[in-house]
Amino acid sequence: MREFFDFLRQPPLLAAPSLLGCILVHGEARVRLVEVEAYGGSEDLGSHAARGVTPRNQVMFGPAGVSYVYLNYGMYWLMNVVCHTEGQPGAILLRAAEPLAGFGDDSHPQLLAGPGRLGRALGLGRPHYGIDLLDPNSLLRLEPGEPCGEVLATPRIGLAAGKGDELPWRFIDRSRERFASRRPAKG
DNA sequence: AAATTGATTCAT
DNA sequence: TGAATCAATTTT
Repeated sequence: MREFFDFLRQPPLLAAPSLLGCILVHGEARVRLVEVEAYGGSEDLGSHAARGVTPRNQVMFGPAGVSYVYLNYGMYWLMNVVCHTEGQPGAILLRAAEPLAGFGDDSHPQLLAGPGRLGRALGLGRPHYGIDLLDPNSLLRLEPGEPCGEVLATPRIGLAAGKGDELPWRFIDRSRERFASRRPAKG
């Protein structure tokens, strides 16, 4: 089962699209990943790991398949899946998902459309930092899903000019685009 | 377009 | 010890 996620040991650019269609489980909640972004190391100025290891980003330098959860803008817990090999930082930001089970009547297409919404709806927080997502016994874990179809690659959201804002490192499962976060402010 | 919100980080 | 930063959302 763990072998299924061997693709996470690749660089983030290769690992990220393979995560689309996989299932994220937290207790009773089950969601299918439909939108992710790849973040690299020192070569990626938009990455938390661009300036070396810190207490916050240290798990990005560790083994693949571990959760990297952090607080953004003082209110949103954002979740990443660590990828790449040990010592080579890499992470995949989970930006949107399709609710499958565990949300009762709150389940609607936009419930998990955006990394902040996803973290909030799943009840993520500091305790979820550094969890082995490939361990079937983990409360928070990944499970294989159906491979998704056509993948849409677009620029990442929220990065300043010159920090990799033009790189098409955001990947969306086109067949489930209605669950993805809305496009960057423009129209 | 602006307010919200607080941990992390970098500079004193 | 303090100011600037920030992978976002909601409300105007």
